[in-house]
Amino acid sequence: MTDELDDTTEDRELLSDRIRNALEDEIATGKLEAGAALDEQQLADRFGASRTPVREALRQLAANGLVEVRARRGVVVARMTPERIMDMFETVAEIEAMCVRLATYRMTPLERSHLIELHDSSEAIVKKGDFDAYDTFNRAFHEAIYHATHNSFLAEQAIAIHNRLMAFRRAQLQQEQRLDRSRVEHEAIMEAIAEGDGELASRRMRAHMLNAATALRRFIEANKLT
Amino acid sequence: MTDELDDTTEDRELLSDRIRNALEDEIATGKLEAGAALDEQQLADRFGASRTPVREALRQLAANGLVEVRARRGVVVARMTPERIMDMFETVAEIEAMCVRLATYRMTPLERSHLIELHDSSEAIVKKGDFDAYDTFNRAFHEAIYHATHNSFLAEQAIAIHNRLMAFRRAQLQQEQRLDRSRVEHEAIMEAIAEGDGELASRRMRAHMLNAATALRRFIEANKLT
DNA sequence: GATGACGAATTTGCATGCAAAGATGATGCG
DNA sequence: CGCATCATCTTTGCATGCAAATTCGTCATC
Repeated sequence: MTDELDDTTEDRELLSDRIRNALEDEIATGKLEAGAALDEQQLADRFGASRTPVREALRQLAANGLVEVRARRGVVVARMTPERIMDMFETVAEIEAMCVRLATYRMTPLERSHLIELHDSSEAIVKKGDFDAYDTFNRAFHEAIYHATHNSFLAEQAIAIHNRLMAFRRAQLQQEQRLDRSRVEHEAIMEAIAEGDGELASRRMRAHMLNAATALRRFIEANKLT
Repeated sequence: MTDELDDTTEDRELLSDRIRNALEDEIATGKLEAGAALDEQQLADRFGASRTPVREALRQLAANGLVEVRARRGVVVARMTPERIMDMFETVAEIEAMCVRLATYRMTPLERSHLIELHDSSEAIVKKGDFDAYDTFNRAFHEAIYHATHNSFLAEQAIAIHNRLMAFRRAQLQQEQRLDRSRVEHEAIMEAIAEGDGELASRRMRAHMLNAATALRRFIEANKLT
């Protein structure tokens, strides 16, 4: 079936952007797995478009590091070595730590109460063991912190990198217990924020992220997936 | 004159990549100033190509935030507000601080001696007051630190963000005295690295970068350039 | 003189076409 | 049976063409 994009909506958005978003999503969620070849004509057919907007979308994804263009030899979903994934996790951990430190010192009372509310809402999700809901919450939680840095450039960078790791995060979160531990770690971070101790919040955030990375590494080694 | 790209070289590289690199460079060095409209046909003529590779290049630049595509209304060089530039500087300062902390703990003796050598070489440059040479040195100095983190993903991110600020950094470095002060600050960072005190190196690096930002702000306010 | 409407001229977004590079696979040779 | 070679097929990279959207200039109106 062609034209799988929702073409009932006003097509104000550029076709190349819609294709980019769709591919971004499929890569992030793992629907398109690492190393998969992305044939231009095939994608064009699938989206009911010509190769031109598909190519533009692929170039944009390449600029963001989600796919790899091998000149004249096609485009593949960026293949990540375990080392690279760990490097990315460490980078995210450091950036998140940086963000929460800045956020602790700069957030407004309104932002603080919003974050508390968000955190409180996660209790029910953990109880239900709803992985998808927790994933959504987790994203909102971290983005709330990014924005509380009151540095929009930093927030954008953090979101971009966070997104690139999303595929792996989801796999990792499905591990048993991890949901529960994640919430406990969030709790500790919240306490540090409440006390206004940015350095402590920062260290706890780094530990939180590195715990997630460790959980993921175990998952990778157990399942032998890259 | 058309075809200003060097077409004597093997054209192994994609045309769209060559155009992207050329534009990237012109934006970074300020040759193309913020807000300038980028006409596709005009660029195509200038590079002796058709609009297709130009469009692909522009899309890639957009994905990196260097230009802004306004759907159906053309592409302009990303216009930066003074706030945004300061946000970028703060982000770079924090990332550099992070890098130097990690690098202090992880660099090999070889990397350390390379960095020392590099730093020593800057003395003569400062004495001559050679801004361009200092700019080149400065870039090498910071990149050496990025790589010494032994985290290639982080290094790539740092370089990418660093590059986006280059245009402004150059303007800032041309202020009197700044060259000298920059070297003194590097000296202090080197000392902390030599002592193996990553936290201290980190704080000094952050201060170093924020000093540069402050110098730039004064420059912007004095010259009313955005 | 400012403002708004309308038509021409650009300019963008996308489709299509074509040449060249790379992948594929059959054939011949060791 | 393995491997190199060559012809064929596929896919990419870029040019060109066309329709739709936007901008610009002109004119009429207030």
